[in-house]
Amino acid sequence: MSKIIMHADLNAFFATAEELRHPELSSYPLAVGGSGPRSVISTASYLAREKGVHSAMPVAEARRICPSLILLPVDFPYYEMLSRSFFAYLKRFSPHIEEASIDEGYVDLTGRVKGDPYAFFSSIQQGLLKQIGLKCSLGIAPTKFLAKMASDYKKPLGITIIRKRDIAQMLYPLPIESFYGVGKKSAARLRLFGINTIGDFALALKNDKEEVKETLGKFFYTANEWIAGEGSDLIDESPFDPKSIGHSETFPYDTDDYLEIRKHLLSLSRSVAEGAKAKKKKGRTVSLLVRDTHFNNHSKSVSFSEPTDSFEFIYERVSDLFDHNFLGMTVRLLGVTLQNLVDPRKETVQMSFWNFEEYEKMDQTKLLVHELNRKLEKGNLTLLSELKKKGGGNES
DNA sequence: TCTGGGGTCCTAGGACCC
DNA sequence: TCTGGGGTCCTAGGACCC
Repeated sequence: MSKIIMHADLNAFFATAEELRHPELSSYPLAVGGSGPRSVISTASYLAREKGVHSAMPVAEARRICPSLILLPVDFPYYEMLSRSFFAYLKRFSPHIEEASIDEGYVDLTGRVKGDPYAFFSSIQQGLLKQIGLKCSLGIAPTKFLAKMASDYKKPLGITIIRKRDIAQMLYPLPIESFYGVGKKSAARLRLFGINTIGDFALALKNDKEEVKETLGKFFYTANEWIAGEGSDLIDESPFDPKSIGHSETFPYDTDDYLEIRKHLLSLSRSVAEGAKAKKKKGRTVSLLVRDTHFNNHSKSVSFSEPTDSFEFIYERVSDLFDHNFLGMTVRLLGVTLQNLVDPRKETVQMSFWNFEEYEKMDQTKLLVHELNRKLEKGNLTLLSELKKKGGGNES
């Protein structure tokens, strides 16, 4: 039996969030974004979109084409608070929810649609607007991919149902870049093969076109299932568990000033370490991203056996990486990321073999313990006796 | 007009181990 | 003497999404 998956997508979320607390501004074109010389628009209200303002557009250009634009700074904590209300609201209709991002989620409504479907979905949409003040587009379909495509079909305040038998009629005429997962680069390449619409794409997938397979890699097979209506309908209800924690910053002007660069590495490292501590994560890899004057990215990373959330350690690692690889370079952006994250609370499972507090005091032994832990994880339990021989091992 | 910042996932080569 | 193949980890880069 096919499921009923609903994709709910908040319309112009950040901009709407600002209009909610500044109702007097809602009759003006409004956008949320940075204020620096190199900032871009994060979200534009629909009034601003009518003037041509859109996401990722440089603020300078937005101001040029829409001089009356009201630009507000991004207030992430506020949007997160509203986002929590949004998901709490959705949970009233089903406990099976996947939070896909801050402003969109999948809901498994199988067996929960009461009465006339359109009236039912409309009441979900209207309830959100009346109770929280947020506008959303709803897409309803048997798979997550189709539901996502459906919610994109009409904005704002759209309600679109795509059944399997509607795929050709509804999706095939759409331009290739509206296919979720096909971005600018892939779209340009596909157009070279004469693939301009989702319909062209579907045909190429079905015919196993070799050049398309080469262009898309693994995604070829995923896309083939998606467009046939055989994509995943599984809701991932697990809470957000980050796989990396990073911060990056674009300089207002490109610089080769070493002290300036060091200062930024310091503050980025501090932010990353604080982020890791807040999320109770430690990482085994630190990476440095440098964007040069020509907008080319260069990354260098280093891994180590003991996970860290130490600001000093992260700062030393990225400083070394910079000194050894990019000394003298003029940079546009610097980024610091902690990856290979482990949850320190889970890390301590093996520690229960020993009295860990004792080891914390002894640096040398601490390193040994961690090295052994890593080996023990791989199943070589005989190492336990090795540790005892070297002394300091307390069974508990 | 000159292009943010937070992420995820994929690819591909090389090292290393068995 | 010449030469396997699988698995995992590390590293760099790139596409994509919100």
